[in-house]
Order: sequence, then structure tokens, then C-alpha cells
Amino acid sequence: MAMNTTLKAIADPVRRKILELLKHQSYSAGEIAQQFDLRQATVSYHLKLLKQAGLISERREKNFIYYDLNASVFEEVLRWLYSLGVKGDD
Amino acid sequence: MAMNTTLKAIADPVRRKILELLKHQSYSAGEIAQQFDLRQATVSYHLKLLKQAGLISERREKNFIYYDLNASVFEEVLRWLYSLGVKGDD
DNA sequence: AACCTATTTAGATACTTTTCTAAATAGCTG
DNA sequence: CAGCTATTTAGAAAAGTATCTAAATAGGTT
Repeated sequence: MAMNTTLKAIADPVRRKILELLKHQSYSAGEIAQQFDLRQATVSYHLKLLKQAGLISERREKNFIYYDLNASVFEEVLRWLYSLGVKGDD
Repeated sequence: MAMNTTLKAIADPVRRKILELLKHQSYSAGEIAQQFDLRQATVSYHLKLLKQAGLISERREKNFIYYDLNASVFEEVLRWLYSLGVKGDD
């Protein structure tokens, strides 16, 4: 089940871009929303799905909510890919 | 775009199971369909998506169509995962 | 407390995906 | 070629997902 949630989470380009943004630093929900031509409520919905998948975590500071990437959740996906015979580093 | 197609393809449990089945040997469309509680037409639809994603290839023999896994397509996904900082083999 | 700003939640709508049934195709085999 | 088997395609219905607007919450600030 975890795997399904993870893969569904990254099967959307908006959510992948959010993860990429968070690679180097945290951003608030508002800062993330600015990167898209979408309403804040919509971005908030994507953040919720990423959070549910465990791919990001949130942290309140002042009245902002900052998001952080948690890439370790991908390890299961990685193992699955390897199990199918994908060859590792190239 | 390729990435999006690949990730959408594996974001479905039926399609993931098809890939797993094909890991060790080829199977015909009918043999694959038998593994699921779904109509053959439905499985055929999933096979079409996997084919479009380049994850499987087909090969006619008699009047069967056999499918083969092509895991190399996953390399792009793997690179993306690594780029996010997922640590490799554990 | 009243207000302001950041963000989420609720509910509606639009779009996409999955599944089904029925019909079509494609290639053997007698 | 007529019939058989395997599979796909077309079209409709059902289910799931993404987006929007409007309203609610939550926490600072004065």
C-alpha cells in the first residue's frame, strides 16, 4: 500500500516539481504556490497528498508552514525497481 | 514527458503486477489476463499503456502475442530518484 | 479581543482513468 | 475459404483525480 501511495504521489508533474523545489531548502506553502499557475488551495491539495505519502513533512514557524523533503520514503520504490532488474548506477 | 508516462504506467497496481510477472519469462496476453479478476479487454488496455511507456514489448508467435519486460526504461526514473538524494543500495 | 496574513477545508465542476460489454481484427487450421 | 482462437478496439458507464471559488481555521500582532 505504501508503494502505491508513493507512486501515485509522484505520478503528477506538479507534485514532482514540488519535491524538486524542496531538494535544496525548505519553502513555505505560499512560496511553493508562487511557482505554479494554480490557486493556493490547489497547491495545498498537492501538499496534502505528498504529506500523506510521507514524502514531505511540515513545520510551523511564525504563521508560515514550511515543508521539507523526506526522500527516504523512496527506498522502497528503489528496491522494487532493482527487483525488476533495472541496473543501478550508470 | 517520457518520465511522466513511465511513472503513470507504474502508478497502478495491476500494471505493476504485470511487470512483476514478466520479470522471469514472457507470457501471452491471455496468460496475463488469467492472473487478474478483470476482463481480458481491461488487461489489454493496461498492456497498451505499458507498451506505450516502452516498459514491455510484444512479439507474435502462432496466434498468441507474447509480452516481454523492458526494464531499461526505468533508468530515467532511477536517475531522478537519485537526484533527489535517495541513497542507493542498502 | 479584533484584525491581519498564511494556509487549509468544503463543496462543486471538469477532466482523466479504469472497467465493462459488444463488436472487430488477425492469424491459424481444417 | 470457413471456422476457430487470441487479442484488440470502440463506446459507454463508473470511479477517481485535479482544479476552482468561497468559507473556515490558526496563529501572530496591535
